[in-house]
Amino acid sequence: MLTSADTELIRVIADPLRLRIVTLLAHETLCTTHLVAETGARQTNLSNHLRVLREAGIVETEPCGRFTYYALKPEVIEALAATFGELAETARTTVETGRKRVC
Amino acid sequence: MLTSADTELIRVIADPLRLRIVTLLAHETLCTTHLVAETGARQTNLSNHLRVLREAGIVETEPCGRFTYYALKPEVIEALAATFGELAETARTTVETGRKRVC
DNA sequence: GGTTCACATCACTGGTCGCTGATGTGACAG
DNA sequence: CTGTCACATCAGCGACCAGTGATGTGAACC
Repeated sequence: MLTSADTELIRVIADPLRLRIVTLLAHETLCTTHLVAETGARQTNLSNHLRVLREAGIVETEPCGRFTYYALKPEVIEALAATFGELAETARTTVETGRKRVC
Repeated sequence: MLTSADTELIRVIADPLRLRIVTLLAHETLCTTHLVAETGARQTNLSNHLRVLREAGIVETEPCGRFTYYALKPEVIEALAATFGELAETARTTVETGRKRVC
């Protein structure tokens, strides 16, 4: 079942730049410098978005000297995929059985 | 692969009231009156949100006399679930193989 | 035709959010 | 220890958005 917590999680991902970051991190663990180079966004802006992703528990950080590596947490995305999967399945059976509330 | 179109789709769902509507419609096809009763939101507000969902192609309408039935389109949610599934799988292998770009 | 009901659209506004420049901090190099 | 680099934080401003009341529309009932 979807909760309000899921809303917040989805809201965090539902941003062009953040989705871009998430996609990049899904393929490769990167540090901020790389993300600046890849996205072309300002460092401050990226730092703000990374903060949001961190606080939402979507990514985790690993300091390495002056650098900070950002890694995507697969279980969060997996949980999201599962949630939407269940929702899709429910919707599918609703449509196929023509479940409808009368007015 | 995630595109900017997906961003818009996710953004539309990433709203408390709209996610509530989507969840309700996943279980049962309803018309606006039911949604007003279920959510407690104003009719105008709901109509606005339903418009957004309709324009995003997430729901479809079926007029029935004075009433308008709203039904969730399962294929949209399925596509979303599949997209996140692929993303999660990519992230999983990235973490397990320790794929990381050097600074 | 007039009324009521279900629903959509419009126009406005208050609050919020995103981007930015400035600045702080901690780590390495020399 | 001084400068530089990587990154975080802060404060402020402008743009956008969400909710609302007013209003439009079209269908049913009398």
